[in-house]
Amino acid sequence: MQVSIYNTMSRSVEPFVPLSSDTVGMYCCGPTVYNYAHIGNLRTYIFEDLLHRILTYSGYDLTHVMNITDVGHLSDDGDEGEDKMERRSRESGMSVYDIARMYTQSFFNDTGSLNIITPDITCKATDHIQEMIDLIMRLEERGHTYISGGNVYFSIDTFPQYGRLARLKLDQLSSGARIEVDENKRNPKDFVLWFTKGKFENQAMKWDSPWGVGYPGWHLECSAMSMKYLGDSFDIHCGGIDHVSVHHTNEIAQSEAATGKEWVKYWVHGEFLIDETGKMSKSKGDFLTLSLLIDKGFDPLDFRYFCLTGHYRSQLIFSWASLQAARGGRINLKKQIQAIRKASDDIRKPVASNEAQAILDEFETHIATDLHIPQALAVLWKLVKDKEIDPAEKLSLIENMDSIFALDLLQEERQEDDPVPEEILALVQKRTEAKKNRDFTQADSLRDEIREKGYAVKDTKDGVEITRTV
RNA sequence: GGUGCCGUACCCAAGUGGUAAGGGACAGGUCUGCAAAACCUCUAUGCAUCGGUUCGAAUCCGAUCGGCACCUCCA
Repeated sequence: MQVSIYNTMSRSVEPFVPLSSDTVGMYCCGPTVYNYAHIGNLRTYIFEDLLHRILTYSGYDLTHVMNITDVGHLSDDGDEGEDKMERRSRESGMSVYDIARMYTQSFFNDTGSLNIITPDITCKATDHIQEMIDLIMRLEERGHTYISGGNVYFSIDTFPQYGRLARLKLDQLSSGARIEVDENKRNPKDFVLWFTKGKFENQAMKWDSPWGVGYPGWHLECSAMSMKYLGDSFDIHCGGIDHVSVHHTNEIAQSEAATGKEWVKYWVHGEFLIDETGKMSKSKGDFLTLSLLIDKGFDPLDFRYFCLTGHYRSQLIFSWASLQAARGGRINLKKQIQAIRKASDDIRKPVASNEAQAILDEFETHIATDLHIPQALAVLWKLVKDKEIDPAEKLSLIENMDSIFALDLLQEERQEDDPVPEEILALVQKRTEAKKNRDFTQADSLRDEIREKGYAVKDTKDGVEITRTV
């Protein structure tokens, strides 16, 4: 199975050819743990999970690395603002380390319930300060840095290819159009590698360094940690589309300036999930979390299914109605699959028929071609509805496909554990009596009464079925 | 101001030169005392608008209108 993927560097879909024949290294920008992840963040991790699964499915020995940013994020004003972790700490009264621990835990709860495979290596920025300092020293030796106003800066004028990924036209950028330019910078696009400015006297996170006590610049951690775990050059670097112009641009500059080698072969970026008002942003205040979806009665996999219906390089518009539609689709899909299990006595047979093989080929072509998941999902529906293929063969195909979709397609849907209250049972009993006496007016009014109390009654061959509606 | 992306049915959405995937919703049918469930069937001569290229355009080119993103921290 030949995988192809869109490379932001070339702005085209390229055949995936690993640097080394037997292993693939993939680094994904992880969460900043000063707050809950919103569902826009989670869309990106779902996309990366799909890529992870497709590479594994294709037989590659994958090493997937993700960072946890628990330090050094500035809230605004370029390199001037307050650290987000610090602010959160001040607001909540918790220590910065407790904040990080709490939101890291919450992040993995979310990704776990979305069936996102935890990366092989997850690494915290605060555990890799020494690696970052070492990287700055390498840059210093090669003449890419300067010290000004107490901070160590990277000088982009020493790196002629600066901005290649984002195709920046440096002379036409209006730096400072929206923010104040840091007067310590020689070039407005220079960025901080190490802060020592005693701006925040009570800064909780600070470390000793050859340039004084301080803390690292934001971009540094990804360069230092990815190279530690994956080497000076590796295959894939993922992240959100917003990282192209600043974060990844700066990462490339400092990494390649330090090693003199090409750092990453394939740059893969996921588009945003937006709502009617546009981009989701934590800084807007209120934002949508997975817990909120769950509180509203959705299954986390409803959201995963929703993400699967759009291509990762297109913006996806979130609304409650769309999520409801995804929920309906996912539940119907599972119902159909349950029927297939029944029809085959839950026995699986390997793909043998031409029809089944054709479906499998179609599926693999779609997933291998720049993550065409929506088409792959359509193939699954085609399989489920097919009238020719042996149900036992279908089951093994579904199981195979679910290794990518990860929608728990072969598991029973969770049942409500709450017992039906006595009051409802009594009403249902009364209705059954009324029906027996062919008093349908009475039976129907009882059904209405039960519905008003939040339960639906269904008459089936095997008796009455009661389900909760609220 | 600079740069890029997008506009497909009631909603979400795939499709990037060969005659519009898929899901949800809606409607009709079978079944049922009636419902529900299940099953079956149906829903864009049309892809923002206008013009152009082509045997052929949702797909390529140009213009216009509308939306979004990036150039600040951000998935």
